[in-house]
Formats: sequence, C-alpha cells, structure tokens
Amino acid sequence: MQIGELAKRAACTLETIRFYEREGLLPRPERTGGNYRRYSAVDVDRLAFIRKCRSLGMPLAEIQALLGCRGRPDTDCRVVNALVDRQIARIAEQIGALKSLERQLIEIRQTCDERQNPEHRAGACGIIRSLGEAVNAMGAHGRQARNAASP
Amino acid sequence: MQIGELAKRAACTLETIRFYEREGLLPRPERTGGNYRRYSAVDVDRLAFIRKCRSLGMPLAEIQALLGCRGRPDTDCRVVNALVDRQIARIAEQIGALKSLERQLIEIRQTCDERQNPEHRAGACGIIRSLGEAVNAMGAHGRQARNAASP
DNA sequence: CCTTGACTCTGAAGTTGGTGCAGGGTGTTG
DNA sequence: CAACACCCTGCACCAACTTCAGAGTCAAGG
Repeated sequence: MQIGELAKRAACTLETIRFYEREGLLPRPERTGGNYRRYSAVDVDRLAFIRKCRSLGMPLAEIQALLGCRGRPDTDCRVVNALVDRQIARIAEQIGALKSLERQLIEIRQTCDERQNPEHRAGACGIIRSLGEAVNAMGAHGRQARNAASP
Repeated sequence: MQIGELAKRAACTLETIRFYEREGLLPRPERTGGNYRRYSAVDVDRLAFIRKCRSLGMPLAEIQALLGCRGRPDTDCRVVNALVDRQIARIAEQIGALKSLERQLIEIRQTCDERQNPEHRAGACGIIRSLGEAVNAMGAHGRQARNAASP
C-alpha cells in the first residue's frame, strides 16, 4: 500500500508519517519505480502502536524505547513497566497542577462581583486586581504546567 | 534596576524578559549609556501580572488583551470575565482528557501480570500487546490532549 | 593601568510534535 | 493529450520559551 492508505488506516496524515520516518520511529520504506513509499501490514501495526502511545501522551523518545522492547521479546519487561509508570506519574502530576490552576482561576473569577461593579468597568474589576497580585503558594516546587495553555 | 534584578523579582530568566519585549508584552525600556536595559517598579508590576497569568496557563495573546483592559480602566470588564471563563473551560477540558488518559494507562499497566510472566520477558508482557491494539473509544470527539506529554 | 569576574548585549538556532505550503513528478482514466 | 488524484522534497511555521556564540560594559582588586 502507499502512504495515503497507511495514513487512512492509522487515522493520521501523510505528513505525520513522513515526520515519524525522519525521526526514526518508522523505518525507511521501499520505494516504487516512481519513488513512492510502499508499506506493508507490519508498518500498519508499528504505526498503530506509535499512535496509540501518542494518544496516551507519551513522548516520541519513550515510544522509541518501547518499540525497541517490542522488537526484542527477551527484553526485561520491567523496563516497559517503568516507562508506563513514569507516564502515569506525569499525567497524575499534570492533573494535580491543572486542578490547582482551576481552583485559582475560579477563585479569581469570583472576585469580579457584578453587584459591586454594576457598570462593568475594568478599573473596578476584582479580576484585574487579583491577577496583579504575587503568585502565592503555587503548585508544588516551582515547576509549572508548561503547556497548560495549549489551544 | 537592570534586567537581572527584574528577573530575580519576577522569578523568571533574562531571556524570558527579552522575549516578552520582542513579543510586545513589555514595552521597550530606556537604555543606559552602555546600552543596558533600565527598568522601574511599573515594569515589575507588569511582569508580575504577565507571569501570574502565564502561571494560570493563559496564552500570551490573551494576556496581551488583559494588559490592554488593565491599562484602560473604562473597559467593559465583561471582556475580562470572558477571557477568564474561557481559560477555566480550557483547563477543565484538559483535566478531563488527562483523567481519561490516566484511566487507560492504569488499565494497560495492569495487563502486565507479574505472576503470569515471572521472567519479565517483554514478549510475554501484556503492556506491549495492549499498546498494539487499536485506539478504542478514545476521549471525546477525535481531539486529543495535544500537549499531554510535556516534560 | 590591567585584569578578573559579574553582568549585559544581539541574533540565531533548538525544543516538541507536528501542520501547511510551494513547486514539482507520477499514474490512471476518459 | 488533458484532467485529476496521488505522491515527492524541502522549507517555513506554531507556542513559549531556552540555549548558544561571540562580543561589549562596568566595578573592584592588584
């Protein structure tokens, strides 16, 4: 099959596939006479694995490691467990950080009391004041949720 | 004060300050004879505001808008409310997506039964198998948590 | 006066995980 | 032979910074 078919089966784009190839997650495939990439069922499996891992939020470097374990069945699978555990820990940490953000935002939101500010002037708005105050007792050890503001 | 002092007070790096200047979030400051940036208390406040908003996960474009509201006290503060509400909604959505990931990862983690696989061989590890399976009934409408895997 | 060290400057490139586009080539069908 | 779908490469772009190279500034010590 060619790249469009593979993309359809993995529900991703052609660009993503070529990107994974550049990054070394997918092997360089054979080419047809017209220089088209040609893929097989093995590639479908491998790409499905990668996309599944990505959908679980794993970084490509760790997916790379998991693919290695997958290819060598004698690998100690505690390596695999460790990677998954690390991912679980990361996600849990992010959830914690986001919940903290959510609490703070809701608190800040409530400082705009519509009754005390019936003309809706920003100068009297508690939100602007709240946001000007120093960061107090933020989430944990100085590390912030770096990507909390993704689109 | 010069940039290092401002960075210390805002608990950020020099590069971040220069970056905000390039992006138009901080005004271009006066310079000393030696071409060093010189800042005042107003800049400390403004930067603190920006960092607070960033710590709450807001994108720079929205912080820009909030800074505008902050500068013009007659602005209708419902604009501010809308920005904060939007941010709360984003955070809530992200928490939901991450919780779904967490559930899936924990489920997958449990497929490595240490009793059934006493030699810890990856070939017999249920995790590798689970990760190869198709993505089934993932979080909501095809949209994934793009940045779930931030370091 | 000179040197050392702390501080600052600019501009460019790297990070992550892709997305989008321009400008072309290939292959099938009518 | 034209239209169209499909594919190719290589580069630029997104957010929000971070890192780096190479150079300039300034105060204190010898």
